[in-house]
Amino acid sequence: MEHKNVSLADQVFERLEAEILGGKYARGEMLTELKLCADMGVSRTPIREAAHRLAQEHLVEITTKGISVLGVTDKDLIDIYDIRLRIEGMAAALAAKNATAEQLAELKEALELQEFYETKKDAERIRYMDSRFHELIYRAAGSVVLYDTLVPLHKKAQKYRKASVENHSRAHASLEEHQALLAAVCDRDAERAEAAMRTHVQNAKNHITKGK
Amino acid sequence: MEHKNVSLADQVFERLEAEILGGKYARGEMLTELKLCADMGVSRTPIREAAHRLAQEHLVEITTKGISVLGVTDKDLIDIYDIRLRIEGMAAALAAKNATAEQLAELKEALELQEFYETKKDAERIRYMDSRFHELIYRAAGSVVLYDTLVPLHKKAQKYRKASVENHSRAHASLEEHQALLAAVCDRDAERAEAAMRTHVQNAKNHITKGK
DNA sequence: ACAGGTATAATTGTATACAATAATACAAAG
DNA sequence: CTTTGTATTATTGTATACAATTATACCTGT
Repeated sequence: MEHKNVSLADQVFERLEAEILGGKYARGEMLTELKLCADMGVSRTPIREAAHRLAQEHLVEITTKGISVLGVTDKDLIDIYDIRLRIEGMAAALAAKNATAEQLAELKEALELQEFYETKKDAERIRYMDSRFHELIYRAAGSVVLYDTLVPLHKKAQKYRKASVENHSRAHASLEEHQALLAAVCDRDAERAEAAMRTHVQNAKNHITKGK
Repeated sequence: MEHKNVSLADQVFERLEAEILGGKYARGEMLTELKLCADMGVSRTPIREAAHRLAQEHLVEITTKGISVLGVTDKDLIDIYDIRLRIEGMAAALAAKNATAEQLAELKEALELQEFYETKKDAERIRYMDSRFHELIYRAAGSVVLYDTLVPLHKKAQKYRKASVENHSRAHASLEEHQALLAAVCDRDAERAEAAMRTHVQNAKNHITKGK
């Protein structure tokens, strides 16, 4: 998002991760290192590194036959929201306590852009700013462990969130929930921030898991 | 714990991870791939793979100067317990709902062994059975996402838990808490299981973070 | 037609050679 | 003595060669 991942291995990792989370490959689809080499124009070394890092996140499985795509299932999605429901409020509360002035400014900017793109109905950028807002909260909380716990969960819900932001009424409600959350964080009101985040995640879950 | 990690890269990963979590290297200590090659008698390829996987878990940081050890700080430990306090009860509740007969049997066996080693005051084996018990709960919950979330947190608390099991009274209390938890799981009582787990994690946190 | 076995091919695992970059030491100039 | 520039060294990043294992295809015998 804002890191300087320069190595080919990092680039391959990010691209493959995005493709898998974006649904480019079906669950069970079999890739091979050589195929990915050809696709991406690099040697096996960076491909291997990326594949093994994805395997560690359980996004793929590496067997003697190749790289089997796992991706995120509907059940995974429900579990992800149940877990986020329990710990994302902690991130909000900590952010209210620990966010620096600079981090508050970044949050405000992300939120204003989200509002802007919402009026433009630009779903892809809405989704991006939504992700950015949540990642900024995770970071403002000031806990590496919590950050490392939440980021993978949030990333894995990406594909499904896309459908959500394309629904205008949900996108608007989500924006208002973010605004309420940020207001609490700016007021340094940890309890209110936690409650606002819980409400937000619960609503997102209700909307996304509808019919699943 | 029970997987078949056969590749050199997997072996190096597990060994390095255990060494870092066990406190063999100080935070900030700088390793290099070549040094690790010499230590472990393998080429750079498996070392690199292991190092990058550890970097993804934020246990090390890879720079142009080498592999910098990060490990787990006291603050990390507190955060870990705060997070576990929120989601480990979910694992217990799901285990009560979903555990198979075989998984219940494994849990019983792990608990009996923990009891046995506790009478023998064998701290290292007590710690191992304690870890095993928790991992079995995570697995019995039947959620890959929850498992992947909890296992890293649990592993990172290892070094500190060692001191805890060497305290006889805490080790005994911990055993009784495990027994209460397993009883609830066997009764398929999700609420009681969740409450028992929360109590257990809270007590462990109180004991471990004393003075931190 | 089917079963079994053998050779071939495909795939990942490992080691090493090479490239690029950055840190370090050292020397020279002011 | 300090600073600056340069050469050297140390380190990681990348590509490729080689090994080992396993899946696949094919062929042969019954």
